[in-house]
Amino acid sequence: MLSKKNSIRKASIDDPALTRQRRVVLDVVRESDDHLTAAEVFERARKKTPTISYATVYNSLRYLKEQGAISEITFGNAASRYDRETARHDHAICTCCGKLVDFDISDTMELMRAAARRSRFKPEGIHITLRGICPDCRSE
Amino acid sequence: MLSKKNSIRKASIDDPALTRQRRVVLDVVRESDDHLTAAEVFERARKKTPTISYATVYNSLRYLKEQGAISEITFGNAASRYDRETARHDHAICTCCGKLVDFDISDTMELMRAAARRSRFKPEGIHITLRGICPDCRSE
DNA sequence: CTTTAGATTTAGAATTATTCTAACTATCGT
DNA sequence: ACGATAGTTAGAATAATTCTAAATCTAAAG
Repeated sequence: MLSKKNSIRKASIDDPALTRQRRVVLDVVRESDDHLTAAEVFERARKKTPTISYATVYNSLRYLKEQGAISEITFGNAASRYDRETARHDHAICTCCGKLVDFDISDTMELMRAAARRSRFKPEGIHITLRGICPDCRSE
Repeated sequence: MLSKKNSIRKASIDDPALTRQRRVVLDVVRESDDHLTAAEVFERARKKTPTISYATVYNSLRYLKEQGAISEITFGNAASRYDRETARHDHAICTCCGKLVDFDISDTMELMRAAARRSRFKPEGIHITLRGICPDCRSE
């Protein structure tokens, strides 16, 4: 288990490259239950560090993603969203309201092998996207 | 089986809404083996109809997608690509060169049900994305 | 054959998301 | 403290896509 606070994979809390700005961006992503856009991260980061710039938010998000501390979700032509969950997982998107939720299909090894066989790619990762109607939209 | 030429799902060849420009855009997408961007479709459509505008290409692509005559693939933050294949299928993307290829996992019903169960969505469709190294990049 | 209404196309402006640039600042090792 | 390196800033630039308003086409009605 990771310690609850401040553990990120490669850049540890002691890594000098984890600057104040990057730390703030990381905290913002971690503090949110859902998947924020860069614009939302910028807004919230500004509350903590009013001088932070948009470019730094983007740079930090890229840096943190490369370090494996956060992950990026792109969907359709919409703005990227950033996710504190870095373990492999899947996404469902509501065709009615656009809501994006995480779920996890366990045991994707066989599926990945099947996909690799059919595409002739050397497999590195697999991701499942479900489109459908979310519970909220269904009950309206 | 669909007849080989000119069958699109809702807008048939006799549909007055399938204008000359839309027909040209449809032909361009159909004539390509791979997945063209809007810019590439525009370039090729211009060869057939030099006065066609960028906006019309986008409008036509949207229209044809809504009619179910073509499909749109979005991947990462890259430009959308358009695909003549409209049946359910999956995509593999090369993490080395970016190449995008189609493949098909048959029998996705059980997977879709499992995804629906875990996400609590009413399922409508499922899509699998494999990331990996394509045969060309592997042999270099 | 005109008129009209509605839909489509056009060219270019506008918008949105993201990246780039160049100057400035902070930090680290010596 | 000094210079090197890396990071931050503000704003410009870029890329993809959509919007706008005027012009054009089409089909139907008179």
